[in-house]
Amino acid sequence: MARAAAPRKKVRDAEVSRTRLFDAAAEEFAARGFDGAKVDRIAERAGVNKAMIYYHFTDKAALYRAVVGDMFGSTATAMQALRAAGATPEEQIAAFIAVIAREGQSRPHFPAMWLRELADGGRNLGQRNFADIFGIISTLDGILKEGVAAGRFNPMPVFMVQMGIVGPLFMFLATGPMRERLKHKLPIPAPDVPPEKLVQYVQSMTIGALTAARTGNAGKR
Amino acid sequence: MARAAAPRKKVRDAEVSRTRLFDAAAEEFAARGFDGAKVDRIAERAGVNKAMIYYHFTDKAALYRAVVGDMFGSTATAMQALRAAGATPEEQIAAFIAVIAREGQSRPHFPAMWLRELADGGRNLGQRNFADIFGIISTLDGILKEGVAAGRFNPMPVFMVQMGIVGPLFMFLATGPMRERLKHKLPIPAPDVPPEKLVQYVQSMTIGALTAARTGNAGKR
DNA sequence: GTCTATATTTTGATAGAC
DNA sequence: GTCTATCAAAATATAGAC
Repeated sequence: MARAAAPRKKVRDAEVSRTRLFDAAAEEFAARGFDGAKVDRIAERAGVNKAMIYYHFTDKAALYRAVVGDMFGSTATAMQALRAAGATPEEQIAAFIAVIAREGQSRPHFPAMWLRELADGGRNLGQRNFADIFGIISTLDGILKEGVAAGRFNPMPVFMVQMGIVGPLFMFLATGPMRERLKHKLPIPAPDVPPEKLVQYVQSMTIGALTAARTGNAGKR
Repeated sequence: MARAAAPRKKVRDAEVSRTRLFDAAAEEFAARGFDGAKVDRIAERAGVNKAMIYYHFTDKAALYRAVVGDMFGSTATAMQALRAAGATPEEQIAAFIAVIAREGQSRPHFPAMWLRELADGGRNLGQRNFADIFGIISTLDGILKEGVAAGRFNPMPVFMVQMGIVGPLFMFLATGPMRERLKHKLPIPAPDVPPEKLVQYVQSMTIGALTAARTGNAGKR
């Protein structure tokens, strides 16, 4: 599979250029948002000529969609293996949270881009993206319903629970660089938080709220 | 205090123009972000001539800072009245959450702008803003320490707890318009969530995680 | 596939009349 | 204080050579 020997000059391999552009774009979009991201800067970060963006991806918007599509597609796919039979609702919720966290960590641009996309009201999302997102929400919805049916969870609106999971997870992950940068000038010590600890906290929060004794209903079950 | 009678032509009153610009800017910045916001659109929304932006506020960046400063300043101020003596740590946490939620609701642009600012790594924030933010975090830190000292809370990193509060609250509030827009094309019903219910959920989540039985420590106290 | 040079559009900002 | 007209600086996108 070796390429023609002695590649002259700047023959680099399209695959490499495309990947480098994609990665650079993900970073840039995450750090600056769609409008703040500059095509020139993406090319520079990638070490690839600017014109290549238009060659490999139609334009800036298409490049953005490629990055977003990858994020949601990957997460939606990861969700499919989740509803394993035999797991308790609590275990399923914990697994759901772990998957989201894992996706957010494996794609460092994911958290920040998602914060922005939410603030944007999903203006840049396409049908496909919404389908993926709905798939994720539906997975959570199924788990919640199962928990309620089993008498273990309080009934709660899915979106609220979803925001209760993604909010802490992605806000914390997205602000990692910022906290690092501000570490020295803080009024209070900010210990490093290992990812597992964050995940545990969110699991504990979520399950705690879902199983808390209902007001006026305490100690019922 | 009445103004000179019969104001001719477009004499409108500087105060009014300034306020209209401020409000329009807040909306625009929240919906599009700093780079996505266009000066022309702000002026148009405000129904005020574009040049007035530069007359009343130095430039786009200063206008942005004015809006951001107002958000954090107001919240930081509201926090000061919080550490009332006699309240249990749980009650104080609940009050802290209620204040954040109230601020986020009274300024509809706050949640989205804050999501963006976090994704930006605080690039647009000034000393003053950081001071306000640190003040808020310190308030929370004090409550947590008090709870730990009283043997009621598990020790947890402030920032993690803070993100666990602001994340769900602001993500849910910021996506209100989006959820409303998508309501009809959802695969699952999305019931309206009254603000109090959201606040209760976040309170329950947070206190649940802070008071959960420690791993390997269950049932201790 | 890659690069240079350039066209085009958008947009933040200001001068100057009223 | 307000408005019109306009400038200058980005920034996206493409033509065309190699």
